[in-house]
Amino acid sequence: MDVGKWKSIFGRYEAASFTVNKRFGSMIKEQLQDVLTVEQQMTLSYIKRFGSCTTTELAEAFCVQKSAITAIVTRLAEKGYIHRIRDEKDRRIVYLKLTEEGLKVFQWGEEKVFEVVSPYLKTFSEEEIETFLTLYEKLASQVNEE
Amino acid sequence: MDVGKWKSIFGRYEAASFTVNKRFGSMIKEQLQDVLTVEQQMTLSYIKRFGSCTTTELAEAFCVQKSAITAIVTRLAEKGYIHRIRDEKDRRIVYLKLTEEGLKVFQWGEEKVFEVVSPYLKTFSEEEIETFLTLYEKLASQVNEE
DNA sequence: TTGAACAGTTCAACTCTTGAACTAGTTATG
DNA sequence: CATAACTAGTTCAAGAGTTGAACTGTTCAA
Repeated sequence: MDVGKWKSIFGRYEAASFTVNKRFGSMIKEQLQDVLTVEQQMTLSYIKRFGSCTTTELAEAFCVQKSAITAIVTRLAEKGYIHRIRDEKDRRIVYLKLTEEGLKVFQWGEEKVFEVVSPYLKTFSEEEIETFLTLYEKLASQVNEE
Repeated sequence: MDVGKWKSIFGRYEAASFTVNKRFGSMIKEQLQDVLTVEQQMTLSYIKRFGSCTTTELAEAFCVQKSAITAIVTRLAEKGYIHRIRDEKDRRIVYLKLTEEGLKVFQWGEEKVFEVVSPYLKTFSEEEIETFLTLYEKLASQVNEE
């Protein structure tokens, strides 16, 4: 494929991802109301998935500085959704865990996100969605190999 | 398909888009250095595509309030990348256009974004990329029908 | 034992965002 | 025609997210 062809493919990708990200982002934000921000919901989601995690892990997963995570976690802790637990053996490490309230709020938020996204996924056939996800996951795994 | 199946598909979509967005976002931000933010680059891109546009159009396309656009445009105008031109007939309307400098900076930024994204797109076969883009564009067009 | 490395936090500065209040201009209705 | 309703855009205060530098406290290896 020549350079012009790749530029055209890049342009199509850019346009599609712009639209999907902006629209979904805005609809999700609206659904989460003033309870959680999108970043806060993703933070709860990450902690939930791994049971517990550290600031450093979150910073790497979210591709931001650790101080950005500290800020988000502090706000979630103030709302009572996260516990900070120091490791007894290595006292530098702080484990982040969801509180019971945090788990409830996460599940509520996750349902809201599902309600936004799933109607659009459902417009695809089972075969289309499988093909799309397989390719999207391939892209994700390529991008993940830093 | 039952609810559990949809939840699983939703989870896969959520995970893939999280990874791709965070990783690409961070790499693009790094490439744009201190010259432009990602939002500023997207703003220049939108104006470039339509030749000129208004605050209201940008706000709709970006799914944000008009005041958010005013802030971004003000910063871009201060850097000399955008002109504000009042409509002679309806003097409420302000057209936003790229300056020569703005066009140059946009093209530089676009090339940087291309350099980040295209190596990953190139790991796919021509058929895969066509299939993926067709489905992604279908999703974008569904999401766009507000 | 001491110096390097690591985990996490604090802080100032910046961008982006909202929502309310505002200016200024246009349109529609009685 | 007058005026009320609407429209385009801006300003402002407040808050979230982000960076990068400086910091605390802890661990580990030479």
